[in-house]
Amino acid sequence: MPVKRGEPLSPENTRARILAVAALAFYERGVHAVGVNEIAELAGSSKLTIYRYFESKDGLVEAVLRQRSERIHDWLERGVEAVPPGADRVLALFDLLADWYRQAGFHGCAMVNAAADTRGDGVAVLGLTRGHLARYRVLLERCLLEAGVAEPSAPARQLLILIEGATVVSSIDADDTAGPDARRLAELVLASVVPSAHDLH
Amino acid sequence: MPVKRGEPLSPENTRARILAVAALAFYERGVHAVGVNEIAELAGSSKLTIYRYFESKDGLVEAVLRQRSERIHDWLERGVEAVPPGADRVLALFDLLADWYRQAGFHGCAMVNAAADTRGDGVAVLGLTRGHLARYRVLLERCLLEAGVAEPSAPARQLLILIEGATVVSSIDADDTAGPDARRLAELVLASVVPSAHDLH
DNA sequence: CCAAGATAATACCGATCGGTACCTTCTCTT
DNA sequence: AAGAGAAGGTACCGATCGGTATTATCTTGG
Repeated sequence: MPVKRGEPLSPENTRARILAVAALAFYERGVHAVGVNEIAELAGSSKLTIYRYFESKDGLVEAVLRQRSERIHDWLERGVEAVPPGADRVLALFDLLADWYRQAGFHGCAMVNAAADTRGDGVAVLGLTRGHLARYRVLLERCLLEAGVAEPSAPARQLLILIEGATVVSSIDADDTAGPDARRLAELVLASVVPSAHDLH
Repeated sequence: MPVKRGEPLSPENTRARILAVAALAFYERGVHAVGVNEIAELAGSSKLTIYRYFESKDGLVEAVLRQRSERIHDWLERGVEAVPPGADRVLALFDLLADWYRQAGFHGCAMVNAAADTRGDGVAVLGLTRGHLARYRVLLERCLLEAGVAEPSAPARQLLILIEGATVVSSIDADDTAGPDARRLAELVLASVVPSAHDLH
C-alpha cells in the first residue's frame, strides 16, 4: 500500500503515524509479540523509515511509552479540572477510570503492561512506569490538598493502589464491577481523611 | 553438564525439574523472553525431553501457571488457617502479602504478569488468570463470612482490588509502602462491614 | 546380566527476529 | 525546472525462535 494521499508527507507526520501504529500494536499484543517488520507494514512504511526516526526498537518502545504517559496524564488533568475542587474531584477521577474500563479494546494500563512485558530486558521501561506512577501520586496529592487533607501523602498512595488494582482486575475479569468497587473504596478513603465529607454520594 | 547424581532419575523428577526451572525463568524475565532452548539447558536437560512431557511451549506455560496458581492458593490457605477466624484472619492475609513484597526476587503476580506477556496470543493464559482471581475471591468471601459479614461478595471484590493493586505497585515502585498501605485499606473495608470491628490494631 | 526405556547431545528445519544496504520514487523548496 | 531529501520496496545479514530427527549413553526392572 502506498502512502495515504491527502495528508501532507512531512517528517512529523510520518513519525507520528509510526508512533500511533506502534502504540496500538504494543498495547494490544505486547511489546515482544510485535516485530518491527509488522509495525512498518501497519504504518504503510518501511523499516528504514522507522530506523531513521528511532534509534532501535527499544527507542521506539520508549518513545511510545513517553507519549502514552503524557497523554494519560493530560486526560486525567482535563477530567479533574472539569469538577470543582474537593472530595468530588477525586471521585470524578474514579468515574473517569470506570468509563475507561468499559471501553472496547481496554487491556489494562499500557505502562504497567509494558513493564511486565520487558522485565529483565533493560531498566528503561521500568523507570518510565515508575515515573508514571509517581505523577499519579502527585496529581492525587494535589487533589487531596485542595480537599482540605493536611497529610495527603499516605491517602494518595492508597488511592493509587485502588487505581492500579481496579485496572488490573478490570483487564482480566469479564464483568465491569471493578470500576464501581474502586469508587466505593475511594469514598471510604476520603471519608476517613477529608474533614466533613462523611456523606458522599 | 550431566544429570545431578544422588537424586533418582524418574520421569516425575525430570518433569518437576523442568517445571521448576521454567517457572523461575518465566517469572523473572517473561514468557516471551525465555526460549525452550534456554529452559532445556537451565534444567540440564534437552529439548527432546521437554517435548516428551509437554505438547508445546504453550503447554509448558500452561502447566507452569497451573502449578503456580495451586501453590499460591495453598500458601494463602495455610497462612489464613494459622489465625483464628474473624477480621484478624483477613488482615493476616495482607500481612502475608506484605512479607512477600519484601522478598528478594519479587516481581509481581506471576499469573497477572503472564497474562500481560501473552495477551493477544491464546486465551488459555487469560482464562487461567481469571480463574486464579476467582479463587482469590472465594477465599476472601469465606473469611468474610466467618467474620460475620452477611453480604461478603462486594467486600471480597474490593479486597481483591487492594491485593492486586498493592502487588502491582510493589512490583514497580522501589519503596515498600504498598504492603502496609493495603493493610490499612483492608482495615477500612473491614471496619465498614464487620459488626463490632471498628477498632482494629 | 540383559533388554527396554528414558535421557542427553547434536544437528537440523523453516520462520522470524532486530537491523542494514541499495536503489527507485515521490514531494517539496528554490 | 531542478536538485535535495525523505520515503518505499526489496533483499539481505547473523542470530534466535519453536519444533523435530538421529544417535549414543545411561538407569532400571525382570
